[in-house]
Amino acid sequence: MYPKLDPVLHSELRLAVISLLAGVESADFTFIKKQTGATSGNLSVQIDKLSAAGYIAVEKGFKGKMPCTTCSITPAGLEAFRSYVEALKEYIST
Amino acid sequence: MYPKLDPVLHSELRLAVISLLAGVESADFTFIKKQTGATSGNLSVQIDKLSAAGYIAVEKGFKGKMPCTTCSITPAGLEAFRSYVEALKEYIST
DNA sequence: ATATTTGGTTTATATTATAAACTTGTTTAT
DNA sequence: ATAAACAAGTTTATAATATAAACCAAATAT
Repeated sequence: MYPKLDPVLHSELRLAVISLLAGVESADFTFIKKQTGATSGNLSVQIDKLSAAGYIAVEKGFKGKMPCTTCSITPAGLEAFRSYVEALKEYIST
Repeated sequence: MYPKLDPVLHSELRLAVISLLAGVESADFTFIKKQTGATSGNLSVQIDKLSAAGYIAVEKGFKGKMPCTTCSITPAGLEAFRSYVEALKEYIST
């Protein structure tokens, strides 16, 4: 039967963000924006949601004098990503 | 980079329906409902959308005297499903 | 004959995604 | 030094989606 897909991850942009963060130690806002092609507004919102779910950690600092938001995946986020992928396989394995 | 995910298929229920239909010649409403665990209302709406996208064919007839809605995947639907899966792999392959 | 069930559809509501507008501060040009 | 343009986001508003609740018509069971 079809398992439930974690709604936090079943979103194109949030999935892209988690997928990206799963492969690196950390990435900052502008880098994620560039990689995903998202608009700032959308990215800001989706980062908040991932953060609220405890899937990513967000740190606000400065790079030089410019503000810089750095994100990294948490253990919970990694685990959620893994099980999302497992669940998804049930759907896409014909 | 992250390819665009077909929004018609990037929906838990629609994906389940397409996935199911991809594996059988046809299936009727009640069977799909049972397999997916969806409510009638939700399933009705999502079947409409898949049908409007040309991804499934819907035939309304009777089984005995009872109305019976039968669905089957179209070639376009199969193709869309395939490319959705391919696109998805870009996201979930760490 | 009336109540219940089947097989749905329609309508309403809650959630989500997206875009547009705004904020704060920094460079760069004048 | 001041103004214009830019960077890095956030907030707010709007559009799209998903879901659930209510409804309906016909068939079956009591």
